Amino acid sequence: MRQPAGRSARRTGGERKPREERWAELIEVATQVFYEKGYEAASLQDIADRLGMLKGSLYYYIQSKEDLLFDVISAVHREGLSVIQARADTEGDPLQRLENVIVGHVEHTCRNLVPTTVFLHELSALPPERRQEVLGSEHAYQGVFRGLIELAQKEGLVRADVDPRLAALSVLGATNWVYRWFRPGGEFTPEKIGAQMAEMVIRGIASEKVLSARVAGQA
Amino acid sequence: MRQPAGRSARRTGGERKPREERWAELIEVATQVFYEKGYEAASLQDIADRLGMLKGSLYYYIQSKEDLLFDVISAVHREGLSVIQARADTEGDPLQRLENVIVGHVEHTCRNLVPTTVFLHELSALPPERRQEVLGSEHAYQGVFRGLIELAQKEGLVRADVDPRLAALSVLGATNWVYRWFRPGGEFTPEKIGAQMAEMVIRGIASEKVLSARVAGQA
DNA sequence: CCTACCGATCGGTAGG
DNA sequence: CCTACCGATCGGTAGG
Repeated sequence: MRQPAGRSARRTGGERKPREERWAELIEVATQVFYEKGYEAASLQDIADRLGMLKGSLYYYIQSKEDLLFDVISAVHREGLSVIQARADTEGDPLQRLENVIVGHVEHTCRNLVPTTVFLHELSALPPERRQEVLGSEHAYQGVFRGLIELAQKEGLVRADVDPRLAALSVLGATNWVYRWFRPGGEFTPEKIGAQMAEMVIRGIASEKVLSARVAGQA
Repeated sequence: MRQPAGRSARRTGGERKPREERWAELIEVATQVFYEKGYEAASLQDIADRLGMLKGSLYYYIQSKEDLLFDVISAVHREGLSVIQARADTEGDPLQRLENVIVGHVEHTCRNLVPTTVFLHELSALPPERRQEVLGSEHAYQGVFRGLIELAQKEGLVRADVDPRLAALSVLGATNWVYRWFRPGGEFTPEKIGAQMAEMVIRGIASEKVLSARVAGQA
């Protein structure tokens, strides 16, 4: 995040790692510890122990425990957002793109279960300003879903009585909730979950026009 | 929970309340404090202060901080479950009952936002055995949704390619997520949220048969 | 002055 | 319920 330029001094043990590598390890370990214990219950001692470092030495890398949480959360949010934005910008009608976004979001969640869990569960542990800094004042994530639904509605692909914001929040709920029950190697693969959720959602909001076209297309 | 018979010692202020009443106040205050700060970040000192009591005196009522969390969580879970079970057992076809359950669940969540938030957010702070004690080994909550979907599927009201467990988890996700964004007095009423979510879900999983009957019924 | 930490301890607070 | 505390550990910082 900030630390000084790595002007390597005399090395003592020979095992000293470059600061960028060590920083990456720190973030990885912090993510894991926050996942296992929750942010508040996790101690810097836990993290330092796993790194083979003394607790106080963490302050060479950070200024506060909160810095670690912020970093974990903003990284996974940034990645997830870029995944769904890329899929939202593909070709196809807005409903096809929404389907694509849902699948991508679910698969990203399943494949990044640990950091995603920290993001979704510990976001509330950040002070409001930093929380907003992560999410963006426009709620970028929610906006991608809502934007596609609004577009689809204007094109007559979504029923007129659907509220796009409420629909977006429903979709986000169903898909985000996956972090609470998905287990790798379990009954459901990320692909299966993504596909069924997308299907449910599209059918749930689609206009008659779209539905009859679907039936015709499948028959 | 267990505490000794109210052997009133010397009364100083003359304002001593009966222990049951005081217990209810304690649970209410604890719920609020856990809601505001999160369970781990909340201290017994916070709770004692709001009750006008010393921290150590809380141990006249409880044996551990965890007891308070367990009580808050199991109470709201029990109430919510009874709401949806009652609605699941009404008359009508399974799909109509599912709709009824969804509406009831959403409305209960919105009207009990504080304890529900503690339940959904802090369940993971309970040790596994007590967590299981609350949820039941059969996952009673999820089971109500899944059971109705399975029944509806057997009657041909739900598409054959829908996995009832995945569908139940999707519905629970969309509806539970409400605790993250619902604000009393905001744009959406509990009724509106419940109604639209139920509509989306039913259309999302219903068979062609049901959908064409719906269209005919509304026309 | 710097890097890369260490050993020790700060003021407070946790559950009990 | 209060008074008077405990063992330990919390996040964070000191000088070297």
